[in-house]
Amino acid sequence: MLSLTEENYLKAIYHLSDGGNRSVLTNELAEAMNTKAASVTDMVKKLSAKAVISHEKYYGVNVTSKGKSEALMVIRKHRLWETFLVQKLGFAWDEVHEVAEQLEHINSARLIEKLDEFLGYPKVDPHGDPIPDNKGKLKILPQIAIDQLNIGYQGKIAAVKDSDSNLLKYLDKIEARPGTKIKILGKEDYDGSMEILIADHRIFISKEVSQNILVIE
Amino acid sequence: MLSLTEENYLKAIYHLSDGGNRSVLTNELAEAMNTKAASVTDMVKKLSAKAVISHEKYYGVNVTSKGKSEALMVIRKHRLWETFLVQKLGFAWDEVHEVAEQLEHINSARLIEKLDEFLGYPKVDPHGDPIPDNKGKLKILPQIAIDQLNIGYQGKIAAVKDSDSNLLKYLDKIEARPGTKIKILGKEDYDGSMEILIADHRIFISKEVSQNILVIE
DNA sequence: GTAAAAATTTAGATTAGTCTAAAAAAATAT
DNA sequence: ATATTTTTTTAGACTAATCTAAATTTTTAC
Ligand SMILES: [Mn+2]
Ligand SMILES: [Mn+2]
Ligand SMILES: [Mn+2]
Ligand SMILES: [Mn+2]
Repeated sequence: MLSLTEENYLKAIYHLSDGGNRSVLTNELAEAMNTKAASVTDMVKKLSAKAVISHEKYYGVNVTSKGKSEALMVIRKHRLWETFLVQKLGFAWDEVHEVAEQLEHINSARLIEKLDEFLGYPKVDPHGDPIPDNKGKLKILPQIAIDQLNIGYQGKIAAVKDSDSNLLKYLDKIEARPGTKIKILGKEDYDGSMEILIADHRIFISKEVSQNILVIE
Repeated sequence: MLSLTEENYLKAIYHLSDGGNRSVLTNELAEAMNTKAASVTDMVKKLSAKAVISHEKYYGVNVTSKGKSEALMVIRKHRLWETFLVQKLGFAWDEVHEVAEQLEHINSARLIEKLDEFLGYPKVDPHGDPIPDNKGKLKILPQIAIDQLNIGYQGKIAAVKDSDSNLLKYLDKIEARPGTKIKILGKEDYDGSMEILIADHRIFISKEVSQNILVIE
């Protein structure tokens, strides 16, 4: 049984480690959690004692398989709640993250199963991020940001990075949402900006924006 | 801004004081909160400092008007969430309390307004308890338990006491739900047990049960 | 291959919420 | 009107989560 704070640390470790693929250093975790390195060291000891991470002193932490599935449960709850807020309560997709940060810690297996059912077993959240199943399995979709692609590419938006609320507002304005058709019309070598065809209108976007729009493959 | 624990204490004080009509003693609060009197004294100091209660040493606490409206906001959230769980997620009415105890502490004015709208602005929760409005006003319905009434009374169930999950299961089985028609057919002086007509079938109930079924007036 | 710099851990404090044991105040019983 | 009992408060201690400052370890730079 993890405390709310421990769940937040574990989730951050899971994300920073790319789902358990690399170790996470004390300072990056401190930065991500908005705490000090000393606090991280303390918490790392607690999480190690609970066997959700392993810690090699001075060399960072790794999530264990137990930790991975506990992290995925929190992420499952987060994404199901975000889906609920957008689809049922009419929240905009840039308004859901803060609330989901709270709701993800509500402890009731029955609640999450019922919520999942109520939402029709969604596969992805409003930002296109995959929702782990009730066994803690996450289907990782091979995604690539469009700044990596060239003129002529066409496909459908799979997901957008959901880190920043202002970015999400902008993406919504230009209709860059999961499921929307997108085609790369031009690409400026100098600054990486792009001209794209999106939902049947042409617009220019900066490289910064193009790094946040993901397509399949 | 109150912490989760402070909200729980304040809500308990509000309920124990019958909505602010009498003072609450340290020991009853300790009993209700499953803590020790010493812990209550500490918390009472914090809540006094935040001006949601007033405390006269050795003579108990009273909720201030600020405290009353903060308590009502927590109760509003609790009852809206209970309504959501029953009406939208298909929970039984005896399964919602624990989860609502957690959900009532989610902090988002927008969430509660949207939830209220989504539920169609319900006036009462699944147990018939009134839901405070978004201004913190509670419409107190004049209710009376049927053990106080006599043979021949007929009316509709307004609410049931929601304290015990097993009681709720039993009430559900005999169809004693808010809105159901009820008539008192007989009453035994010896033990206070009753024969009632409920949803068109006759049953016998003990005095203990009759004290938990409320009608208007 | 040392010395300086950077990262990490430890030491010692602080705050919220809790406890037990002891002291103080109020209620009650003779 | 005292003495006893009950209730409440205070004193001192504990855990979780945090901090600052100091010590330690690793990394980097010459
Ligand atoms: Mn998301
Ligand atoms: Mn309840
Ligand atoms: Mn609560
Ligand atoms: Mn209720």
